[in-house]
Amino acid sequence: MKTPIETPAVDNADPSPVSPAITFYEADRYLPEESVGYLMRRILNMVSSEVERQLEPSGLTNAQWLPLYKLSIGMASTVAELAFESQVDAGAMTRLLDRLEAKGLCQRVRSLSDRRVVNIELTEAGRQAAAGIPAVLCQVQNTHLAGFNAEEFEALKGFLRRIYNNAQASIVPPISTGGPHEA
Amino acid sequence: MKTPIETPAVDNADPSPVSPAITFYEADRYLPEESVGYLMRRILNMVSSEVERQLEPSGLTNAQWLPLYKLSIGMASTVAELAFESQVDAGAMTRLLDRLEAKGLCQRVRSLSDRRVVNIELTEAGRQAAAGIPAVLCQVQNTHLAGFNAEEFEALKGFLRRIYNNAQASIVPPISTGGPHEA
DNA sequence: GAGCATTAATTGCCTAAGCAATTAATATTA
DNA sequence: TAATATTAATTGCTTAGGCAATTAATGCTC
Repeated sequence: MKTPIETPAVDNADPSPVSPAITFYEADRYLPEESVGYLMRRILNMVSSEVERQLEPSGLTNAQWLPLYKLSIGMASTVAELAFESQVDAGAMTRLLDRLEAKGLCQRVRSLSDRRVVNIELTEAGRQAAAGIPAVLCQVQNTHLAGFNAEEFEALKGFLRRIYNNAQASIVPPISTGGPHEA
Repeated sequence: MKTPIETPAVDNADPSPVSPAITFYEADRYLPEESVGYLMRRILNMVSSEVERQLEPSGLTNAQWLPLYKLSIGMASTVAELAFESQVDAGAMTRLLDRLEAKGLCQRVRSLSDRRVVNIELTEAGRQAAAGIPAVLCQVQNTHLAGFNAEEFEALKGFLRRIYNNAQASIVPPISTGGPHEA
């Protein structure tokens, strides 16, 4: 059924920015549970729930520790910044902050210089909760990397960075500066 | 204020099942964006949204393609089996199936032999949608592995499997056969 | 400076996952 | 067989994310 025309408008048919020399997976003999993606998903699920379990005393969920941490190290202070840093929609961040505020971990303060902006400030409880985050992240990751030596660790990070770069390269930019067509 | 008693019931203080010889991450110099966990999360997000984008014509979301695929290859046919195979709560699966059924991709059929059980059957549209899944998964993963040679690919999978095994080893079994106490 | 565009945050509507309780059917056991 | 336990699926409640409007404030431009 495969016509010689291969996927019209999308970037599928691109001559590829990084030439996929080897075809690792083929549709007719594909087993998801053996794939890299499947493994990574399983790992992340287990890591996430372990982090959440260890953070439970501080009342932080898996979605909440990252913005709280970013606040604590001064990497973000507004809703938009937190949303960007946490790779999350601004609407989702608004509601997440509602919950953090309800727990007494932070509070909203309208900016005086630009009254559209809401600055988020940690409470004392928020600072204390945030202080415990790095230790948990380190402990969990070290545990999961048990048995790795330094070279293997570096090799793994190198592989992941290459995949990450491939992923970024294959993204179709949503707002292309060149195309005046899409409304 | 830290008493010499270090974390009473949890496994934090365990002498560790797999001896973490090297400490890769330390709390006082931890940068999340350089960590393995962060990289994996970013990668999975991008991979997932790319898969969802390519599956869009068939109307399948990122949460839906796995159960539909499992159905199509006969690896699961009941709600419980689908939930288990998809690593998801049974309640979540019930509602996910509501949505798949609403899209006309599957239908519920009460089992005659055991009337508690609901068998899920693919419709013709469901079969067609499922048929396209492996190709998308393969294409996306191959693209993200562009530039890898066979040895690197195997090394990566080996690393991931080791992390996966570490994760499983560090899980506290929820229903321990030894404890007759929790109701 | 008035009108228009942009920006920040919020809100509504959807999909989605976890947990706990509930209901119905089947198994077990006394 | 009658009482009890277990199992399968569902439903309510919560957290959570994406997308599209909406509102309010600020910038830009004529």
